[in-house]
Amino acid sequence: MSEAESEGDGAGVDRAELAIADLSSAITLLRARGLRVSAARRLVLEALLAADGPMSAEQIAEGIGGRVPISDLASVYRNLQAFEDIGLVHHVHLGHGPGLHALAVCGEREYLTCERCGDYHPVELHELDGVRALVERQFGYRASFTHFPIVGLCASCAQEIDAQTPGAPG
Amino acid sequence: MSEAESEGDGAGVDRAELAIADLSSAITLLRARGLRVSAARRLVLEALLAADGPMSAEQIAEGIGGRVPISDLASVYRNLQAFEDIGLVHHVHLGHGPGLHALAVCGEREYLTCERCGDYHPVELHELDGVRALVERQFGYRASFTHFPIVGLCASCAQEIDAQTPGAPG
DNA sequence: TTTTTTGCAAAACCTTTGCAGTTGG
DNA sequence: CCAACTGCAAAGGTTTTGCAAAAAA
Repeated sequence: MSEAESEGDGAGVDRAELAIADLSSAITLLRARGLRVSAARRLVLEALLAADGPMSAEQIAEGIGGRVPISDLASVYRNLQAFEDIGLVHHVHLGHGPGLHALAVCGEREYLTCERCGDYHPVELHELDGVRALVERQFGYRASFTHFPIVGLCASCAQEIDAQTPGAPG
Repeated sequence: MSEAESEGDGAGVDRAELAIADLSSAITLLRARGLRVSAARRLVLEALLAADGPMSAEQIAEGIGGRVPISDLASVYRNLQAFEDIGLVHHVHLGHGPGLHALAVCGEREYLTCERCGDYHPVELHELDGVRALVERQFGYRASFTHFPIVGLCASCAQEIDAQTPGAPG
């Protein structure tokens, strides 16, 4: 990946409403919304908490890093949906593969992806406030880049393409 | 849909390299690239030319407006892929449904979609140049909104939500 | 005990692929 | 004539759904 990965394990949270950065806070939220706390759900949450980026349902179901499969794929999908319904989780589409899921509120990111090298670059929400303001001023849309990323050429790929192309670069 | 649909049937084209706004130009391009001109391909092109927006492969295969099915779905997909390979067609993902295809070069658009009402709003490429410049200055990315749209709340949905919410609107 | 949640299996959905027959150049 | 293209059928990958058994409250 790229830079922009400075805070390690949730040390710099400032805008989170509830700061759901640990299992027990997430579980409290589940109970508050009338959802039961099953082993499968706990394991999904643990996987998301341990991950350093958004995960596919399959990655979650298989368990990261060679753990035993933690629950059935269908149940993972059902639980991710339930978690999205209460705002605990959200998902992003970074290309043509499966959707990728992450805990919301704490650690929510927006994304830029490179259509050439496939790399993606997560940024903090406020980093796109300028872009958001411009879009709103121009079109009246209140944009969010949490579900679909900003797709384009990253700096190094753009440079490589400019080097290959005889015409005008910028 | 919304506004921004001012030019009816290709009357205001100015930046197209080849102006592929009619069947014969498209067919000329096919021949130039060594592709054969079959009945199925002609019908796909006709459907795209007749459409007032990007179409799903299924819509193309079934024929718009109650026409008889114009060709097999698999062939439509194969042809759309072939057309993309030569730059005649491109596709956009406006949500969770199937990809939507449109003729490129003449009439290429970028999109803003509303995550609440599902409406989408096509804009001319140059209308997003300001946003593109800002993104490039800030992140070094050369962004394009032709494949994934800018997702957000459209003006009227944002207004409705502000009206319902007791807190600060914006 | 009652309702929710699970695992398994099957299906739905969008898209791609294999193959033998047809067609365009 | 030969290579490219077609329709059909089958499979691919991702996500959803039905249902009886299991588990949470």
